[in-house]
Order: sequence, then C-alpha cells, then structure tokens
Amino acid sequence: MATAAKNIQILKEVLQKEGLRFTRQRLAVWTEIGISRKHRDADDIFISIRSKGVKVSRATVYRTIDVLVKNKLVRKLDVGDGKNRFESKIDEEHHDHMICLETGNIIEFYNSRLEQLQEKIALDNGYELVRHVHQLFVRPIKK
Amino acid sequence: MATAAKNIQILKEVLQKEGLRFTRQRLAVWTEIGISRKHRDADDIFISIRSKGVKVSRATVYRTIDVLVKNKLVRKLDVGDGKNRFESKIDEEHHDHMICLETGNIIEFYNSRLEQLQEKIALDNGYELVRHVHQLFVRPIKK
DNA sequence: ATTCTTAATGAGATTGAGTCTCATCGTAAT
DNA sequence: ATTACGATGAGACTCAATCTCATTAAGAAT
Ligand SMILES: [Mn+2]
Ligand SMILES: [Mn+2]
Ligand SMILES: [Zn+2]
Ligand SMILES: [Zn+2]
Repeated sequence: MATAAKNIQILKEVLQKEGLRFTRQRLAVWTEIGISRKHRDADDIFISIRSKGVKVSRATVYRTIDVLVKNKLVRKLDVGDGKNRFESKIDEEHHDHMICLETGNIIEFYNSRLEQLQEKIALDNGYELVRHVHQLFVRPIKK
Repeated sequence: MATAAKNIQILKEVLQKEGLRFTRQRLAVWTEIGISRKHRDADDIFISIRSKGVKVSRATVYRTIDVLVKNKLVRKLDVGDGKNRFESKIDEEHHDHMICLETGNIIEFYNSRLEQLQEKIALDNGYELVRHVHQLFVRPIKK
C-alpha cells in the first residue's frame, strides 16, 4: 500500500471534500511529506520541492500543510526548537516522541496503557480527550 | 509558607549561587510569578510589573525568567498558542495540564502511574528521562 | 480546443515572540 | 564615597509563520 497512485487518490478526495482544486503545488507538498523521511519542517519541505524543479512558494507550502493537517493526512509536531515538524499519518499508527537532548534524535514510542490513562484522566474530570501532546526529553544512559 | 520574605530569600540564594546581583527588576519578576495566578505569559508579566510602577524592560523580564527556569523556581509551559507561559514551582508538586478547547481553561492533573510509565519507556529504550511535555486537549462532555 | 470564472499561487511585506546590542545605570565590595 | 563591572532599557533584529494582492491556472462550460 501507499503507492504513489494511491496517495494521489487520497489527496484528491480530501481536496474534493474541502472544495479545493487539485494543483501541482498541493500534490508536491503531499508527495514530499508522504514519501520522505519523517519529522521534517516547512522550510525543509519547501527547499526540497524546489530542488525537484517544482515551482512553489513558502506561502503555498504552509497553506497546503494546514489543509493536510486539518484532514488528518499529516500530523504537526512541536519538538520545542521553534519550528513545527510534519509527518504523514498514512500507514502510521499513533505514536508519541522521545527527543534525545544530546543528538536531537527523535525516537517514536507507543504504549497503550499510557493512552488509556489519558482518556481516563480526561473523563474523570468531565472532559472528552480530543488530542494530546506528549514528548519525553531524554539523555542516553552512559555506563 | 511562601511568605513574601521567604520568597525573597529563595531568590537571593539562587542569584548568589549564579553570581548574579539582586535587583529591583529581578525581584519584581519573581514576585509577579510567585504571587499571581498561574500560567501567565511574558508580556503579561511585563505589563503587570510596569502597572505597579516598577520600571522594567521586556529584555529583563525574559532574562530573569531564564534564570528562574534554569534554577527550577519557575516552570515554562507551552500550551500551543505560540506564547510560553510560566508558573512558580514553589509549593507546587509536579503536574501536567489539560487545556479545554472551548474555554481555553487550563486544568492541572497528576497521575503517578503515568509518571512511572514515562520513566520506564525511556529506560526501555536506553535513555534516562530528563523532562517531559504532556498536555491533554479536551472538550467538555455534554449530556 | 477555446473561453471564462474564480480559486490558487508567489513575491515580498508583515507579524509577533523572543533575542541581541550597547550606551547608561546601579549594585555591592572596599 | 568611590569604584568596578554586572544589569538594565530602548529599540534593532531574528525567524517561523501569516498576510496581501497582482498574476496565474484549474476545470467547468461550450
Ligand atoms: Mn513520528
Ligand atoms: Mn500548572
Ligand atoms: Zn499518544
Ligand atoms: Zn508529568
């Protein structure tokens, strides 16, 4: 799964639902996020698209990402360095992130008990959990 | 506890340890964060100090907050609206935050099992947990 | 294929939180 | 009181992100 053709279809459906046109720029942004390594920032994506010969502006990159995030195709991630990062949610299970304070490396993790606890905490307070931000800042154990 | 005199003493000790001078501005910032309601942003603190007749600049507010955060007198909190918020850690146990998406209200919570799980997840990956960011974005349950 | 309507785009201006500069001020040691 | 040097403030600056608006191009209609 997650073939190029499949991803184009997913994008087209979202754009149609939103009443938006299918453009080369929007496809380029979605392709860039979908195909590439994860946790990339907007400028990274912008530079990469340009380097592949597709004409695009920063404004369009940001505008397109907003649409993708709104429609849950892409996840926005703040690792605390002032720049948002993005990753495709296609073929991805939910996970949270551990950021190494020494290398900047981002490690993904998932723990169902942790997820359940969060739902419970919200409920116990009379709320419904909509989303959560959870990052562990860590240091390698030296022996 | 947490009398004004006590708080001044705490500040003086930190400044001494850091080799920094005790100034009216630094006291004003610490007092503002320590005395007032929680989760305030830097500009809020800046305006409030000025309104009380103490001459201070934004630069000094930010610089002082950095010292306070470094010395664990104050906690920096990012609720995702682009502005950091601050709260005194004096007489406060560790807690995380639930942000109501409808009212913007910030509810504090603490769950020891949750805290333990995070330590464990880091360790299982060969890391030591230094700090964590954990926010639940919630919506009131309507019945 | 050509025309037409209107949404989408791009270059560059703008915003805003946070940082930096450096001339001046004030703490605190003596 | 004098003095040394750290602290401060006004405003310039940074940089991610947003906005403006003249121009471009989807894509529907024919
Ligand atoms: Mn990830
Ligand atoms: Mn709090
Ligand atoms: Zn999670
Ligand atoms: Zn916690």
